[in-house]
Order: sequence, then structure tokens, then C-alpha cells
Amino acid sequence: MKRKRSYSRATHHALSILGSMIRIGRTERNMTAQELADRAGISRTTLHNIEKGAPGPEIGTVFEVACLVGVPLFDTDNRVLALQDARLREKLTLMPKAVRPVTQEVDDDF
Amino acid sequence: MKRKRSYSRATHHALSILGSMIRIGRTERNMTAQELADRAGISRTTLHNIEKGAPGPEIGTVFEVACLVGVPLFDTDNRVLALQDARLREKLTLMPKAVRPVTQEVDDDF
DNA sequence: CGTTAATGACTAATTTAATGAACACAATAA
DNA sequence: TTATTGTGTTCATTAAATTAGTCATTAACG
Repeated sequence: MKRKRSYSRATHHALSILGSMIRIGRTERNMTAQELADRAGISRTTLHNIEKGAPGPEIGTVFEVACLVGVPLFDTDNRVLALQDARLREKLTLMPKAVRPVTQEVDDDF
Repeated sequence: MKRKRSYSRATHHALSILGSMIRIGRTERNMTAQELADRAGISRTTLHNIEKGAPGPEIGTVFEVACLVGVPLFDTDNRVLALQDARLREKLTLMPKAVRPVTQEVDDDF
């Protein structure tokens, strides 16, 4: 089963940006790749892929690394983040739980 | 070797937020989970994990899905994204290519 | 300039995510 | 209500990421 995926330009750019920001953050904090990898609990190889902007790594580890070097993901402040999260989840409860496909309304008497 | 990872609260929140935003975006566009999964070239199960805010999915697929439902990653506009990317990469060339460990400057004659 | 460590690029072995199918349940439309 | 479809979840299989290791190259700094 081939899993070979393709990604849009926007996705590639976003990945590249995030990777660059992480590397810049790490460098600014004078951390070696090994140090940061150890802190994040990942291998130097994986960190290298993350900084390169590879699409493969798990999003959880990437976000964790970003946090470690001070790259703001959605908001720098943790409390704001929690608030935003709660608000979004609340909004979700008010939305339809299931999306019905648009009924084609067959109109074959023309 | 068990890999059992742990993630900071900030990471969990960011994941949860992104997942919620994706689900909201999908619902607002009246897309079923299957539709979006098909467009992104992933399974419905994986999409479900993404919307749930699971740390496991690949960052590339998450970003791709986010783009498909109009969730702004760093900037909505693709051109701005490209510009930002180029600027960051340029900044990187001006930064030290390697981080040297802080020389402890042993000061044992006290 | 020379030393030394960081980084980049591979490898093979292990661990994990992605998948598709299955099922129960919820929610919508007729 | 009844029928139909979307969603949440689990599970075995398969494909891919992660890992540790080594090596060559590069860059920092005395």
C-alpha cells in the first residue's frame, strides 16, 4: 500500500517557517542540537528533520520542541492558550455534531 | 525500548486548539469527515485523531488538512508565507552555523 | 592556523503511526 | 417513527518514522 503523499505549497512553506523558527530559537539560546534533542526526548536525527521542515515528524514532538525554544505556536501565554482552547471547544458544542451531505434535490422535470 | 513520551501543557493546548479549529473549519464548510479525509489523502481515522488533538499524526498531514479547511497556519496569504519563509532562511544564513558549548572557564584558584 | 566539537548525511534495527474494516451509536431527513 | 448517514472507537496489518550508530565535513574559537 503506497502512502506517498503530496503537500501543497502553503504546507511546505509553513513547515519550512516553523523549522527555521525553531532553529533560530535554538541558536539564540545557545543550545546544541544534541542538547535540545535530549530535552525534548528525541534523537538528534529527528530534530534535524524538524528544523529542515520535513513533513514526517509527529506534530506533538514538533510542538514540544517549539515550546522548548520559545517559538509561539498560537499564543505565547499559556493561560491565553487554555482560554482559547476552552472557548473553541465550547463553540464546538454549539455546532452541528454531524454534517449531512447536501441533498441533491433531484430536479429532473425540466 | 519504550518510547512513551510526555508533552507539556502548552503543547497539549496548542494541539487541541488546532484540532478544534480544523473541525470548526470543516463543519463551517459543510464537509463530512470522509470528504475532507479523501481530499487530504488520509483515512477518516487519522482525520479523527487530528481533530481530537492527538500528538501522533505527522505534522505535514495536519498542516495540509488545516490548509484545506482554511485554518491560517502562520499567515493566510500564500505569498506572505513565502516571503516570511525566505526572510527566515536569509536570517539563518547570517546566524552561527554551529553552537559551541559554553566553555566553563574553570576558576579553581579561589 | 590548528584543534575540537557541531552538524549533515547515511545505515540498519526497532517502534510507531496510518490504514481499512468493523461495530455501536447519534443525528438528521422523510 | 423509520431509514439513512455521520461519527466515535477498536483492532490487525502494513508502511513509515524513530533511533543509535558511524563517518565526513564544517565551523567556532583559542
